[in-house]
Amino acid sequence: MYRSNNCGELNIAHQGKEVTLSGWVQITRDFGGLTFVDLRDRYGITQIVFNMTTNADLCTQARNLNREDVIQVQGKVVERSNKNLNIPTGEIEVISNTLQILSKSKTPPFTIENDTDGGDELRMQYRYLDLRREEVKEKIITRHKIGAIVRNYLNDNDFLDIETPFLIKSTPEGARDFIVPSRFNAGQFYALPQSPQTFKQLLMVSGFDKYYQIVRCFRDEDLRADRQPEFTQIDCEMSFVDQEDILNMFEGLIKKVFKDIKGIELEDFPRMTYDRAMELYGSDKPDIRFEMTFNEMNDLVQGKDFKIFDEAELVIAINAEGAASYTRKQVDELTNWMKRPQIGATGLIYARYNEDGTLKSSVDKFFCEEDLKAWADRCGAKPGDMMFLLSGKTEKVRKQMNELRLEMGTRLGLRKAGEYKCLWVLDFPLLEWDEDSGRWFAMHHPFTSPKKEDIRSLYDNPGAVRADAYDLAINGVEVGGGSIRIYDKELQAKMFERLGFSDEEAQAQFGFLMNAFEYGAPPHGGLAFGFDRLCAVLGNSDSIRDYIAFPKNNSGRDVMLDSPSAVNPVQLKELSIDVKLSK
RNA sequence: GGAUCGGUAGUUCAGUUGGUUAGAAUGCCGCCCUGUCACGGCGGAGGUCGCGGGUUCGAGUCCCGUCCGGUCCGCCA
Repeated sequence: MYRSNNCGELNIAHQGKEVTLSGWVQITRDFGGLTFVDLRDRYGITQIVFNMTTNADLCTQARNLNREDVIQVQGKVVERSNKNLNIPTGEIEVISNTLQILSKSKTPPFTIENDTDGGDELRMQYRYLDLRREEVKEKIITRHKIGAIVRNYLNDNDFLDIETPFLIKSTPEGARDFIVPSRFNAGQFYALPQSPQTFKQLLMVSGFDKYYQIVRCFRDEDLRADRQPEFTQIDCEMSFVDQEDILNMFEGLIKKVFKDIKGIELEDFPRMTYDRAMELYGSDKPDIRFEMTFNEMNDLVQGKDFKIFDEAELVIAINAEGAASYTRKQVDELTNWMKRPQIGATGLIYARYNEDGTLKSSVDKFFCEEDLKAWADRCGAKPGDMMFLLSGKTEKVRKQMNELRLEMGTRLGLRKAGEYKCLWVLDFPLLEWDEDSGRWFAMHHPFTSPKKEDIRSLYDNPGAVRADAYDLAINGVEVGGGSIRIYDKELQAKMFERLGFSDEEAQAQFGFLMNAFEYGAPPHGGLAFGFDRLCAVLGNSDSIRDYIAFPKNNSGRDVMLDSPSAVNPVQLKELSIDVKLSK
């Protein structure tokens, strides 16, 4: 027997008990005649004591232990003379009368502590050591708990967990596929799924009217702190439902997760159309923990001989409450921040509402105090506030103002960690125009149903067609999205046509789905949550990597495995593949 | 594809207009210590300043290139 108890569960009630413990040496504290060893496992830390006068050999062995050695000890639980109330086991210690080293450890390259001295790269290279650290371990455990809650909720609501294949077919729409060569079929490739989208729709045709899967998805696109090449979705689909049914079902799921994990009872999620979100926030995933919404200013600012505004398609302002104290230097710094190529603003105009009630702007040459007062009324600005204005093409200005709003929200401390605001964004456009290829693309995916009342615009005004598509944003993070699907073969064919597919192409790519729709397809729809993101949002973390046991770096590399890597020429030959790198 | 920040001891970092033998903390090693829990005290070892080239009497420091890592834009149906 390696252990009678774990290292986190013994307390004063176990006094006098003979126990066997196994674990890792967190640290030894050597006093010559007395040595303490902190023994750690997944559950906690228990202090082991070795005494030179009672057992000199054993104590000498204990003094020579290294950090992270794996040992086993046997001894009696006793009450400590000096208690440490900072840890659950701090009232007791184990006086050991054996010491067995199960496995020696080299000195680890960084300290196994919450406040580690290791940098990111090193920790990723030795991820198995990083995972021993309390805060990292807790995140992985939290992920497990969230997954369990999700499964229980969906199981209780009659959802079936059904697996779908990973080796599927490459499709031209959407993200780049990871492709896998087939040995049996020279020159042909499988693709790894970007999501199980078509399979879950086929399962609806099969009659499994509620499906879910916590499933890995793969996208060969550039990475971010919140994007990995392989990531996990909570993928769901339901039959005989409308949008309202789906929103209610999954709002319930998110509420359940927050209640069980954070002890927070979320209020009913507000809803906002995509168009409104763009007008007020310039984003389809606004952070509504704070207001600072956009105010359209065209009517107030145009026709005053200020060329920049006069020529602009849209002029918008936000009001940063309490920011009047911003110095010239701070405003300049903010302006430069907005001018970075990533944001690309050509300038930033401000109007300060001073505490004494006077107004001062960076465009005083064109606007009198009365004008500025009208601005303040429009924006709801009070003395002590600062307004910021941007102008230009609508789409670009909104995007830039979104960045500024979020930045000011952060600087003014309005994006509070521990506060959670969920928002359903509804009625996304069905299609978006792509300049480069000169055609329409599905904003969500080609299986998304247009709104009934908008279908007739599919040809004369495609950009105005709204979809029965919805996203869930929490604190400005898109944690999930979905749609009501097309289940009519004719409409699906029309959709492919609108996207520029010929009948032959549509048949070749998605014939299996359209054929299925000929055999009695139920109305259906669904949604998928980004599981990694959901975990990260719950943990107030910007990076999903923290919640993935073995994540990849910014370049899609696993620095621990040093993958991807070249493969053996014999393997390539079996696959009939010649590798010739082009620049 | 692009922008930007970084790479100096095992580790995290400092390093002045370019100028003596490149420092600190922590970790590591040795000795001492019977109540610590960030134990303490004394001593010690530890460096191709990412790599290549250039400017200079002299480069960790300036310039060019390159590799690696972080963040972001494009991209992510």
